[in-house]
Amino acid sequence: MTNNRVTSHDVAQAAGVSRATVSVVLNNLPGIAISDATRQRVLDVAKQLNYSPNSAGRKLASGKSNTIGLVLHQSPEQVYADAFLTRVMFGIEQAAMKHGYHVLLKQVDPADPTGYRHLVSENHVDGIILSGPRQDDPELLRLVEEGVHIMLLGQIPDSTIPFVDIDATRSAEQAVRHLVQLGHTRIAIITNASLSYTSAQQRLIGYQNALEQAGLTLEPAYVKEGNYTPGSGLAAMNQLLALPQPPTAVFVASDVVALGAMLAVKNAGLHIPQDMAFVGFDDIALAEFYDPPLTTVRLPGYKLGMMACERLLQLLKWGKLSQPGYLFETDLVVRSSSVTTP
Amino acid sequence: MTNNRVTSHDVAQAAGVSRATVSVVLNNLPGIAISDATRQRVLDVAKQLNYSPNSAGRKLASGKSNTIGLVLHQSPEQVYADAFLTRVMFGIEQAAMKHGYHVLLKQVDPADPTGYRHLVSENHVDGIILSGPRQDDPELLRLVEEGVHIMLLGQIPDSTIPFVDIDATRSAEQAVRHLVQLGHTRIAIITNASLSYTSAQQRLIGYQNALEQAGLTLEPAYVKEGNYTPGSGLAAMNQLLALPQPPTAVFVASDVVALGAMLAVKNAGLHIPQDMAFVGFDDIALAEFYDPPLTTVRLPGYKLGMMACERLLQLLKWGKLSQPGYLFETDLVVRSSSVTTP
DNA sequence: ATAGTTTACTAACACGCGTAACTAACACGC
DNA sequence: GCGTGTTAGTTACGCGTGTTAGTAAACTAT
Repeated sequence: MTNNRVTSHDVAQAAGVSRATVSVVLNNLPGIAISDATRQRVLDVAKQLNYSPNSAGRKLASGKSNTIGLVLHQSPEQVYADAFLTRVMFGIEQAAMKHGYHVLLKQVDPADPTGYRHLVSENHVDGIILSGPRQDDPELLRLVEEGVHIMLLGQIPDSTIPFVDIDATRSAEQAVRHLVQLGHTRIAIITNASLSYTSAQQRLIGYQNALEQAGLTLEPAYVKEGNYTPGSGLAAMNQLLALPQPPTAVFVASDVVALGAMLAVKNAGLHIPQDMAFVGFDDIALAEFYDPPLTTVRLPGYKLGMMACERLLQLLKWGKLSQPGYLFETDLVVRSSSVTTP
Repeated sequence: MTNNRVTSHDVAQAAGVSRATVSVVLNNLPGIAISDATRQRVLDVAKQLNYSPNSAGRKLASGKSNTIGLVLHQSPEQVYADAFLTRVMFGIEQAAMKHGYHVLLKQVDPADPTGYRHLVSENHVDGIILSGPRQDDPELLRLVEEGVHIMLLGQIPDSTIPFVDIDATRSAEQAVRHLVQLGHTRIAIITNASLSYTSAQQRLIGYQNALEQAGLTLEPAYVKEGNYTPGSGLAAMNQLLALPQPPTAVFVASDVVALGAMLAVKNAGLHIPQDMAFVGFDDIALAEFYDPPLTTVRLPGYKLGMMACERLLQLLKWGKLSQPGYLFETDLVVRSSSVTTP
């Protein structure tokens, strides 16, 4: 490794000023007068020498790391299936870069909670974006109590921790209402994940709301749990098909799970949407190109990531947010898995 | 933010020793004798006070950041479609964590090369894993010349930069050979990306090799380019179907693109694999659950990521690697898109 | 008993930067 | 001539850690 790194001392020497002056100029420190001439000279020399301040030195002196931690608190399977998360990450990265922040990635398997505490105790990051928060996460609560700045991707019920999320309940409600409006009365749901996940709960509630609004009664046998995988959708759908009175439409709260469920229907020799209508959730890239193309709820992943980051940075700057949470609206994209094309 | 951070000074005071002793004990510095009694006392106190060394201070003193940069040098579309990358990232993260390293994420849009140079010039990272290297990347060459430690995910032809990759050529060869063995003589290819990408070139070469070995001549009209999206597969397949003499089998060098191509075949009223056989590449989660399930090449994404990280850390430690590159073998997963199920 | 060696630690500097406190020169009003 | 500002910087300290050189005591060896 080249060891001739340029320091502010080098710049000072080359510009014929003190090191402090360099620091003042480059950080635009107000309250200290520097003539335009020297100011420009310092800037020129810095550029010419290709100076960039050492992050460690800066961090040590200022106490700020200019880095946020992105903690992925979900199992690998969950993430693999989830192209959504990639979008979110890109949004976060873009927003962070815009403000001169870096993003430190940290995966934490929920099954093996070695924790992410040290990220902040080592002063590696100024704040944390936590994806996949669980309400039974003791570490999270402790960190919040200690005053660590955290932004959740997703929600924890009955908590005041700031978050950014999609309005999952309303989105699910909208999706199921679409099926109701098509005349379906026997509508099942396959959740995206175990109901211990808030996101799964919310989507189920949206389903319930839509049924209630339509005057339909909830049939417990029509509620099945998925677990992020196509295989779980396949299995759940087979159970639904085996019912004495199978549904005529299914809301699957995850596209990936939905594709598995649709395969089950095809395997049974039935047709989509004539025999079984489908609405998914996520709008993954393949939804549009499945056979038949999948009606689904499009999530603004990129925007969600950007907003999460922007809000965390606001929190870091001002210590407070005007409102704790922010919910994104979603769009229902209607394709031929729910309506027969003309 | 709580400001009562514990420093090594606090630990020293509480243990009744000097700060230097604390540092020596916690870092297991050899060559300096510390009695077992004090050694244990320091360790106990450190644990009790929940001490964790400030990363900035450590970084400044040692010159090592214990952080590697993961630079994603590819367009968002490319990544969105690519669940493979998520696996790789997880592998990298796991390996890094195992060795006490952190991973800094940095997305660089190839179209807007603001660069990732500052990552290392600011001394933020000790080394870089670069995903999606392009041979026309001037910044990459400059960094390598400056002695920055870089590990490529993928290859650059005729270069000595260390890399980890899958053996794409042999994998593609294997995939096409499978089609040959099924008796196909008119075999087309749809690439995963523009041929300016090395990965696309390699897969094309594998295709050519397999044809040559089988004594088949390459038909230029049978070579089409995809661009990571299902839509590109759909379009390419439509062109192939419109040929006077369409192929009877297609090797699509990306599962996502393949699913689009298969949709085109279905739209044309043809059957898979009777009228058109398919082999994909990647083994995405959905490949197994498509209709029909897609024969494809399974890539060891997680292992690839781990290996990339391990090798970079070796490079950081010893400055040299025994061999510059490492290639992973792949598995062909045969499903019913290429062979009719009995 | 004394010189030499080992043991157990500490003092002190360096890393690169931010910034509060200080200085030195000069201008101005009276 | 003198106090009061203003301008244009500089000095000096602190951030928390790693590490080398050094020291004081205890323990040999003769």
